[in-house]
Amino acid sequence: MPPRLAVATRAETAVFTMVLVQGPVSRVEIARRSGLSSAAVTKAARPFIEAGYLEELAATERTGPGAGRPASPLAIRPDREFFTGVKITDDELIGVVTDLRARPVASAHRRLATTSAEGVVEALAELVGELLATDPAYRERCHSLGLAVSGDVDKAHGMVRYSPFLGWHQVPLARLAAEATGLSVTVENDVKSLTVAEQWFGDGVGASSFALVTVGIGIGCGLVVNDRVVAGAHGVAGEIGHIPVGGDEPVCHCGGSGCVEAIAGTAPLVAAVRAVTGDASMDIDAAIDAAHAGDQAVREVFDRAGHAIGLAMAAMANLFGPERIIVTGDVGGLAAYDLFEEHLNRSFAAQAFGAAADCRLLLRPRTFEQWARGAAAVAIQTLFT
Amino acid sequence: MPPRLAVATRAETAVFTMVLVQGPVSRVEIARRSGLSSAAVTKAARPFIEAGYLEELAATERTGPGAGRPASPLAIRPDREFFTGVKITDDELIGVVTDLRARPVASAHRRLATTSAEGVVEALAELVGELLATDPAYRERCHSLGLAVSGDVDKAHGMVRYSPFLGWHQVPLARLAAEATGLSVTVENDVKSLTVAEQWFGDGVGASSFALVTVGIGIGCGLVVNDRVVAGAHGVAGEIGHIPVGGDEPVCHCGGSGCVEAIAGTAPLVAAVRAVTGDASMDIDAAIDAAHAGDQAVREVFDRAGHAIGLAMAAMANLFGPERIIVTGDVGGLAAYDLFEEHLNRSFAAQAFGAAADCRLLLRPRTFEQWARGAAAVAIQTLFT
DNA sequence: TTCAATTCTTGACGAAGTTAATTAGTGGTA
DNA sequence: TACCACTAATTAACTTCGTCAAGAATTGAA
Repeated sequence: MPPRLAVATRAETAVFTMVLVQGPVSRVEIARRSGLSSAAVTKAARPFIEAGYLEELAATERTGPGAGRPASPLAIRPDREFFTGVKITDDELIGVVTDLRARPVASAHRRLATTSAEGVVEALAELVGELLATDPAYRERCHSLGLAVSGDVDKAHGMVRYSPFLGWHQVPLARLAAEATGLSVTVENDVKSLTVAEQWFGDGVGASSFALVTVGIGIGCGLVVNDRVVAGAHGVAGEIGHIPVGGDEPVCHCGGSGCVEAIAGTAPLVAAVRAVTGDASMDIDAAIDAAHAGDQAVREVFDRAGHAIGLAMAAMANLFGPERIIVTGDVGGLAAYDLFEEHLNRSFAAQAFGAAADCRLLLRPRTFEQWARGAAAVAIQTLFT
Repeated sequence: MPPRLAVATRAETAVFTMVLVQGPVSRVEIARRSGLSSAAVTKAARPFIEAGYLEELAATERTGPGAGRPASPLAIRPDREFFTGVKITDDELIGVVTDLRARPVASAHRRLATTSAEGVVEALAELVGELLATDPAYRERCHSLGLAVSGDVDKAHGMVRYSPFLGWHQVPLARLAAEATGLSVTVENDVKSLTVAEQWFGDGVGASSFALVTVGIGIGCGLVVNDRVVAGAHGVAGEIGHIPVGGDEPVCHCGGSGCVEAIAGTAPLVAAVRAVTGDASMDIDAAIDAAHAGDQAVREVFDRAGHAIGLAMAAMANLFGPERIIVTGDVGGLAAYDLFEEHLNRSFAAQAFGAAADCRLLLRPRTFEQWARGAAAVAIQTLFT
């Protein structure tokens, strides 16, 4: 096994990431798209081929109408290196091992008995050990661990500044996890991680600006503008859930009023359904079932939620003008999406200003594992930029 | 007069823009801030000094506690080159000549008899001629003209794609204006131009992300994220005026409902004042006077407007977490700002999520001339990046 | 006056990428 | 079949940009 490799020069970054993200591409095509000379592409690609990260495919497609030497496209060798990603919630760790393309090849869960930093790191080390034990290749060729945490994360210093769900303040998570696992660790906010996964390996590929909206317990949003994830000067960004689209009516836990999340978040949604049905035992699944069964009053609750989300997305699109918006939901939100869809689309279209309405809406169910995959994607992106 | 100069290398851009934007700086300081070696700074600065764009100041400040060779800071020579900027409205051209630091040194207006592209360009040429005739130095050392137009502008191609106020579609304004004036012309959206002026020469200096909110006939917004102005994939961005903060109530001319602009824009504001006073002859100035005179019903109209603007600004801050927000108003809006201020600040603080509320709000009155200055700033930025 | 401290300059060097020429591999055609 | 036109990839010489390390400049303090 030749030694590991990381990108060094600008050309290397451009060539490697282009092959990684845009699939097999010939050298000339890379040169065209990146603006580099084809000589530079040849030089930059060589070390990656020698180290086993890239390979030449046999020429497949016809070059053109006439003739010419056929291209031998460069392709990634996905199993050259593996990455571990873990999403940390307040009661569970969800972990995956992925290949270079961030495709999961192994996964495991672990319930948390405690949310103390020490306890979580200990469980994390066990989970990572278990994951890497799945296959000798993982242990041999996995050197990076990505962690996704909700809340305010300082990625550069690997610190969790503040995580309400975990009750953490200023936890040096990257250092702790590195000591416990022996891997190089990156820590990032969970929504941003998912956004990075879309940017490089999902539906954000090719867009220099897009937004990812997550519908679930809360309503979140990751933004990519000018090819970069928006971080927020004070650690806050993407809080689409607290756009006030409801007027003065529902007061939100954030202290504001009319927040989308206070209308379309899981808790307020369930509360509203309980109110209209008079059934205080209902949970989100029961609410969804009732709506699917045709209960008109319950449907109207979901309609209002879809309306609120659509308005917030329009507000966001009016501000940034993203090329695309990817809408994802976790377990509850996903099952309910068909209930939101109609009013969401309609309200978005009505409120989007002019050409902002041209922005494509993509519905993409994402499982919990995808959040862990996002963490791995951050580790990959960190290594190759 | 030595020949004109433009930046070529990365180091030249870094050095020149740092001196231009951050005021007099010593070479070591530039090296520290930019990450370049001090040798590179010396080399990059030389051609600018020789061409008369930069000069060495006598060492002024003490270097440190001990001793050492005193620094000779580099400073811009603002009158080495001049720039013309013109804001084009539907009934008037407002033009300025500025120095390298975008400070106006001459200004002139010209009313428009027509909004046809030919007519406007003709008037523009006359206005530019008049401005440059003010001083022989302007004609000799002004080679760039910046134009600011409201609407959808394709800066790269110098095209006005669509400007509702002017009724223009696909007007190749840069080419027309270049032919008519003999200057190199840049065309940019008016709000973005003002944003660029703040970014390099105003209250945005030093912030890698900030927002500029313009309160006036409409409510507009320019965004800078990661040191770059947000353009919008479909030409739409910064439409803060069409964030729906008012619930379903006021229908907006855009087709949406609850838009800030439908509450706090000049026209709806005047309409609301007329409704509460029963005086159909009132204009915006009369409304402001009535509020200042203590008319409670009128004050409440302004309160509601301030509330709406504050909510929209909070929504924007929640989404991208700017370091600062600069609030500006034109003639009407400026005079009315004290009427908005209290409710604007209060609603912003209430709705801003967590640390997003840490974002500084700066109130900055801006005259119409400042819009023209923005156009010049775009010309400057284009030349030196 | 000598030294320490700091800024700035200089010239050799090195890294990264370009240009231009060359080699490689294909289809069409005389 | 030999050759040609065409496109892809490689190679080698060269350019450019910036760094490094040494030294010159200029001050305050011992």
